[in-house]
Amino acid sequence: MLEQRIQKAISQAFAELFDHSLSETEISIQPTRKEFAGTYTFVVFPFLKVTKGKPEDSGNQIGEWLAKNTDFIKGFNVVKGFLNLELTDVSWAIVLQDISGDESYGSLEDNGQKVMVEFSSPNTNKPLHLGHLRNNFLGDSTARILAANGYEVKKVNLVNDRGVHICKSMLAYQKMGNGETPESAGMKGDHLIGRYYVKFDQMYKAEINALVESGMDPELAKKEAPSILEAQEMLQKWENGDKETVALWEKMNGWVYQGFDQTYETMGIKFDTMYKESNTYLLGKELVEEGLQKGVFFKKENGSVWVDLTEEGMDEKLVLRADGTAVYMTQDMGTCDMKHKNFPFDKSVFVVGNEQDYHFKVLFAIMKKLGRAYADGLYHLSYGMVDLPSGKMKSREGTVVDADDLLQEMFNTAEKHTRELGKIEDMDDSEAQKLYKVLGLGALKYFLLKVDPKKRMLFNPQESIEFQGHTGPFIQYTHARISAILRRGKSLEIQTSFDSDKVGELNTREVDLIFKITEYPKALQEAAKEYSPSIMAQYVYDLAKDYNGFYQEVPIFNEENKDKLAFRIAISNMTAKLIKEGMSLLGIEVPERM
RNA sequence: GGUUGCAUAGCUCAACUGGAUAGAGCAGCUGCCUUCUAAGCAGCAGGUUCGGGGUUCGAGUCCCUGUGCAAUCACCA
Repeated sequence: MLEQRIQKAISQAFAELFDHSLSETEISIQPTRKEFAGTYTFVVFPFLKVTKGKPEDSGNQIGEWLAKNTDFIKGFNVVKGFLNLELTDVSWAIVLQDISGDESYGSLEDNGQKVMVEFSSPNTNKPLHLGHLRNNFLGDSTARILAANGYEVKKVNLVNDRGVHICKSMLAYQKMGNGETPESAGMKGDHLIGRYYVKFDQMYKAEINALVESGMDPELAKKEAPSILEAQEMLQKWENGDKETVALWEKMNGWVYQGFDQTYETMGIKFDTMYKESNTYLLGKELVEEGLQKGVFFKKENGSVWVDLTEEGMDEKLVLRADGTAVYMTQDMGTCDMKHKNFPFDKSVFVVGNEQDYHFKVLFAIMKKLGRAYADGLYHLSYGMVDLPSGKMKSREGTVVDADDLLQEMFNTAEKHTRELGKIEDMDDSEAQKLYKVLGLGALKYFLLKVDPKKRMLFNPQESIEFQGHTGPFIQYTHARISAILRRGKSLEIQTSFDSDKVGELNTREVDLIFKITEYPKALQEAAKEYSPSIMAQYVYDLAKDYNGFYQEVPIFNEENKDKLAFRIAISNMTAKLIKEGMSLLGIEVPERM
């Protein structure tokens, strides 16, 4: 748009002034710092070899050429080697007009590529906690951002529903459950099972202590405690299809799924496909065979199978145990193939914490060695841990922040703030309840998504329930505010189209806002390229901030010029649309009133 | 110990990928609601970008080095 036109013009300027051809992509244009006049800045330093002049002189030369030979440059100034360009008011009005007329502004056309996004991936032995929330929100938002960039997206959840850790809670329930059910306990199924997982741990710890006191080595005690042996035995039974064990497993997992479904529903998160590890854990053994045949893997004396990745700068890694059973890596290799078979993706994203960086590095290297063409499209969206002010979350020390509790707290806080402000007293109850959810969830999602995924972050409970400043509700508020303007504009039957030649001189707030609006597609593409919802989060905040500045300084309905009035309504309308769209990419709804 | 990542205002985070005097929010202080929603706006104050070298017109950003923190290095997942 404007930026491309400037690049093109500068390229022409170089051709005419310096007899030098510059491709438009070489010419980088950046936003002008706000202490200088102008919107776009061209840095001339890199081209002094070509211009053969001083930075100031070259800048002036180019500026003068642009002012003379284009119709959209109002003025320019050169500070050191920075050429700051001011565009005419009319060109801004035309830009807004074009964008407003473009129904699909902001979303990109189908690019014909498929991408799979795997996230959430909970264990069925405890409820979701704060760490899962960051994972879920990131995965969901990334999927939405990729879809808006033209990908066909499939969201999948690979549930870890089997293994020794699952048997632990089963065992504890078998011993101490007394037929308790979620109904009888008045508790969500996932929380009930989580309780038995804790009970197992207590029992296990007590046994270890007893063994150590009777003189056993602590390390040995951990392996010899009766309950861990029983759990392992139970896993054997499960793998052999023992009816009673499988029935118990199905019953308890069923409860957990019901609990999870409720939490996902509350969070507004859906999946296209649910994979269960109980169906995938045997996958990958054929790949081990394939790897041996291709000479990618090798067998050690005891029969275990390994891959040598020293050439890739990594170690040797086990891919199959000596007893022929699968390890995590075996399974993940198989899952890659299965996913690609089910949905022939160009990219496959794994939203998994950064403690598994090495695992995925190895996995991707193996898939490449096995000659999988899709291996280059595998991407580990590695995110940092969420810390509490008290330090790391530890389930054993009870410092874990439970997802359901936190969500409920957010809803309560939203209700409290809203009641205090007393702006929606005429709203009916179900509508009000809906609003509290939208605000509470918006605050929480925004809080977790505004930080660069790669970085570890601190979750401060006091700050998370703050609804002012750089928060979701601030942005939601801006949307509600604009909605009020648009409602009034509609009731006054203000015309919606304007003549760009007649809007006259613009306020800098208006220029800033339109400029920001033109930056939306860039933010959207950047967010997809970096797999980073935080880029979108930051953009929407900046947009809302700019609108509030405009709102404060420019009274909309006091305007007598009909075209300018329509122009301001159009700015408002466009801003609201992009706030709504941008927030929806974060999985956050925006209200019409609040 | 090896590997990987991180270190920016009192606190939580940005900084368009090497550009100008490093920006926001929170916390603190000042103003602004008889005119479109004050969950807002405007202003003040707050910085040796962990230390030390280097690369160049220019470094928070790239390279080397030291320090501190985290993750990982299982025939666990």
